[in-house]
Amino acid sequence: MAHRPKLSTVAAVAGVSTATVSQVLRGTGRISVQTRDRVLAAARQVNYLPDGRAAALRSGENREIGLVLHHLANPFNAEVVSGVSDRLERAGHLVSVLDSRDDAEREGRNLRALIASMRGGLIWVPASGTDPATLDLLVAQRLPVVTFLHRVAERFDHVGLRNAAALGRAVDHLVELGHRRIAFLGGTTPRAPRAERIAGYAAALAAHGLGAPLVFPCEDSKPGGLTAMLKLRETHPEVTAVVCNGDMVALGACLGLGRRGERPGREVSVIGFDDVADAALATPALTSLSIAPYTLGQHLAERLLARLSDRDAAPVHQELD
Amino acid sequence: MAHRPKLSTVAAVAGVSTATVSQVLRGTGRISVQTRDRVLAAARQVNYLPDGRAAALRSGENREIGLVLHHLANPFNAEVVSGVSDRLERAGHLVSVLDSRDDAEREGRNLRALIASMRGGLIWVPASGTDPATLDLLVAQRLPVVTFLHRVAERFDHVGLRNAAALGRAVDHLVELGHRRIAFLGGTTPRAPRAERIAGYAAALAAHGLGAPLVFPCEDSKPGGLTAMLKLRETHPEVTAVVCNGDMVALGACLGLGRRGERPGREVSVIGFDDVADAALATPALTSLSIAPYTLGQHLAERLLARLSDRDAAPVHQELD
DNA sequence: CGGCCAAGGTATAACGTTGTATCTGATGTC
DNA sequence: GACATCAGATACAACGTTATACCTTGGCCG
Repeated sequence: MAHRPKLSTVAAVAGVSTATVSQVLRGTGRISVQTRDRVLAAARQVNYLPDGRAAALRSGENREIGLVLHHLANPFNAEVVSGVSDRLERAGHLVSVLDSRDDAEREGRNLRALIASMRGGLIWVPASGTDPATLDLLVAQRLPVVTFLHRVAERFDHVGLRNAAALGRAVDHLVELGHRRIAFLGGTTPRAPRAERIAGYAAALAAHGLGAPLVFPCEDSKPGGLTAMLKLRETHPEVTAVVCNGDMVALGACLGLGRRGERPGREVSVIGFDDVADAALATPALTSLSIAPYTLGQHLAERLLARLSDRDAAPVHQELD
Repeated sequence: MAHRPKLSTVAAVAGVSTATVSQVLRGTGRISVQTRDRVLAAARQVNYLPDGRAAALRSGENREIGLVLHHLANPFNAEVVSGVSDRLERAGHLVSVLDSRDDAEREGRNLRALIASMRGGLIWVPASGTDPATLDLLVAQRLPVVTFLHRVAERFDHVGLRNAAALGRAVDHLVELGHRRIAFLGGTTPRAPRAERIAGYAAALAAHGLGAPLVFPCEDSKPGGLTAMLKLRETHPEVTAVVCNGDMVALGACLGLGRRGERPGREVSVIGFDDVADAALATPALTSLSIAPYTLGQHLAERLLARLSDRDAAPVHQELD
């Protein structure tokens, strides 16, 4: 046997027709126990596994879900992926993950490839400069899409975070602790989530009568946060607290303080975002706005499942705290 | 148009046969410039994208690669994924990532699903207790497979790390610095890579006449490393250096020292493994055995490409430093 | 002017599966 | 014993592509 076993291989071994084999394996139709057992034995003997794409082509079903995100290396996202996969696998789907690494071109390639390989649905964290033509494609293919974090089109389902409100609460908390000069650290792109966070931050400052917002853009990573914090201490020593665009930045900022011989919570208070698992391990523990990424992933999955079961429902936009 | 556009849709719009459309889109056969342009225009107009599985079914080609790994949340692995994808995408393949989260059952499900959806090849970091039946399946489907880190079968291509040698070097380094009591931190499972590392560690100890190895098993994560280090300081205060099973453990160990008011490099020297990006950011910088994960990923991709271009070559086993 | 040859296009049969319609006996009923 | 019934199996046509063999033309040459 030089080739991959197929339905006809099993049929030949069991001495029945391919139709019978198919019915046995799918559990449909009427087959006697004897032939059923013969077929199953034959299938096991040749290690048969069906060719999913032929099956999908014929039956029109599609159990493959694509998950495209902008930055896989961020542990927050990895957790989201876990949540999504667990839920969707439980529903009998296969989730495959693509990382566009915040590159619109790569993202376009990924999405096109996903459509071409006929995924049944898509969960998507859009990158910064998503190509509008790509959107048209998605629409034309009538692919069920759930966007996450960054809303790019009204007609797709969307799950977002209440960024503004969350940042407001963070600032409130710091003000309660007596801080007056509070900076915002992180982000470079003009993407919606960051803009919302900054807006919430600025609004809360205004509500407390604390003057102009102070935004330090930097890459959303530990090195980014580290450098930004060093610069902040140089240029604005009066700042006693920072809120960060993500836990990566926050952890970087803490490292930056450490490098200056200072400690988070003493010279400068640091508040993170996203609740990456090791935030709690920093010493002292990093205050973080808790967003459980795993649960979030499950929410995303639920949304997609709902869409799959009713493709004509109106788009649902959901905001989580 | 209520449905996804197909070849016949384009053909109807352009007023030609489906065969012609296919030839135009694939660039094969002989077609006049006029019809070619008409077809291309029609395709763009209806936002046509081919159904890859029908195409693959007919042509026998397969440009989809599966990447199954045991732990996606580890940034080291995320970097490897980047390297693999970049190289394979450049070669015109689509890489989709599945995370088995070190669960043999989930891994089996993932692999079965991948075969069913007819991936053209597989890069695989096996989990701890891989089911032997799964191996038979892979073999029976004649799927090109490259295993990574953990070798499970002679007949698959494999890329590994010279774990023993690397750990030996780490111990040598510490001995040169004057350390006499050196412990090994990390890992719980009896997987091959860890066993090799421990062997290398023990051998180097013996070579320097430094007595019995001291192995502290723990989960390969920051919390794991943290707890293990705390326990180590309790029970074996004489230890002045540790080598770790991974940078996650190493970073955790450093945090553990920090929590005791001690500092890595002062009370206890810590050496990591894997070179996760933020290892360099710890203060003081964590000494780490440098393994460039991105490059490693590219190596993996090359190996698979080689296998794809010659499916009958003898299995290649490769060990990298 | 008949025959031939490209160039340009199309009809058709696959690829491996599944859903439906159909066939074949055996059994039961009157 | 004729006929309906039904379980159990099969034949066949799709699904959307692609590769191949096959038609049409029109132009060119002898």
